[in-house]
Amino acid sequence: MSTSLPEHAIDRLQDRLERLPLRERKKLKTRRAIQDHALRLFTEQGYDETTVEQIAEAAEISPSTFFRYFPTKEDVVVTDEYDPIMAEIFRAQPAGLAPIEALRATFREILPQMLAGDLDAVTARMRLTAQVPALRARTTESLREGTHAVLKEVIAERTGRPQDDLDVEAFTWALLGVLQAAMYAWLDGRVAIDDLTDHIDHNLELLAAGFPLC
Amino acid sequence: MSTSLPEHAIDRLQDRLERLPLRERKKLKTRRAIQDHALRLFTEQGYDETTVEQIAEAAEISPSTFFRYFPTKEDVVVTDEYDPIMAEIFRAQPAGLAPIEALRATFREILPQMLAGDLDAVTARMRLTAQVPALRARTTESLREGTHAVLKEVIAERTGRPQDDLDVEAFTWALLGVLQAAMYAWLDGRVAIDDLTDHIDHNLELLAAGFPLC
DNA sequence: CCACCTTTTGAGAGCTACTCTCATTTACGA
DNA sequence: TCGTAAATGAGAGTAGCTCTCAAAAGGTGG
Repeated sequence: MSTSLPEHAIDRLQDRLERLPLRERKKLKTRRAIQDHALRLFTEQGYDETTVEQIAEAAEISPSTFFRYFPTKEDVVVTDEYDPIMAEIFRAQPAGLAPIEALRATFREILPQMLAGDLDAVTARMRLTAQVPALRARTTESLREGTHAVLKEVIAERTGRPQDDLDVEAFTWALLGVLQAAMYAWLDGRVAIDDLTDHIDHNLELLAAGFPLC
Repeated sequence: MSTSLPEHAIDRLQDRLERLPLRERKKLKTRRAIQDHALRLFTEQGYDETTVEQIAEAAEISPSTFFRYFPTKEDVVVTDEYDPIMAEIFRAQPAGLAPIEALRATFREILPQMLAGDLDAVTARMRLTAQVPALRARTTESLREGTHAVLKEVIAERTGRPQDDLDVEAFTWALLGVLQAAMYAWLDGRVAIDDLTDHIDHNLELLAAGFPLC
């Protein structure tokens, strides 16, 4: 059961959703309503110009309830459910693969899934993240929280070094760096979404080669 | 006057400070007072637990004045004046040097200066930055706009590539990564202050070699 | 030394993100 | 159908941050 590749992890989530108890279904519905109305309002009139009160009114809930679903206003844009999926896909890669190769394969698998879900919402979130500094900073931080630990663990495993090895850590930080470079190039519109996987591939190759730029 | 090495760029700033008109001197004095009292209070009782009002009271100014000197509470910790100095020192390196070698030389020059200035303040700022998520996120964002922009510029110069070259950007992000790795290793006590320069050197070497960890 | 102009400051009102408490309502299980 | 646990709403309160306006302090020409 754990050796099969997670071909459509997102679809599985969707299926599971339907046979949930009423209470849980309502919660998910409310959560989605908040997120949809928030993204619409942010896009229409700007992030800073939209108050939580407005979002609450549009989603027909109270401001109190808003903060029960999203601890901060930023979380409405930043939160995504792809981190555990990515971790799962990463761990499912063949043990023989070098860390960088495993990373490449992971991104080749997960990117199409992300975009197949809800392209409009993904695009809106991307635009906002690129434009609003606070959101950009938070996204970076959450990328780091979600990815850095996994990278450290897997790379320590594959190199046979301890997890707090300083060289491993330097490597994972550099990895995170080139991934962020790719993300920003995408957010700024300098890399098309269709080329993102190739661009990540290219950056990882550069890293492995010690950046021969001259 | 521009070809001589900036042996003690910080000292020059200090000299310049003394023959400033009274108004400017007072401003700098107020600024420093705010920062000193803020860092002390943050260290004593925590960042979130310290209000701007408390800082203002300790520095004997009004809360209004606080926000005239620092646009946000976070800026008291995040703001530094080292980016232009770093750029200057980097540019003064021999043109024949490879980018990584130039960087290593730059850090060998600038680190002693940074630490000679006010070790306690620097350490307090680093600690807070490492511990408080909001500050970490903001520091990353300010690194992106400050240090990263400078690195991009000077490395584009040395490699003869355009500034928005994607490969240059991947490189600078990886550079920032290994520098942050060194910073966190220092903050965690895994690298002594006297070894910091050597550790940065080592990380940069690893980066240049493509991280041969196996 | 005085008068004039500019810059800096303080006081206070106001907005909004966010927290906490408590009473009310709503889904679930027996 | 009733009792329990969870979800919600209302409201008060805190703190970061903005804006305005009048008072104070620094700099300058006579």
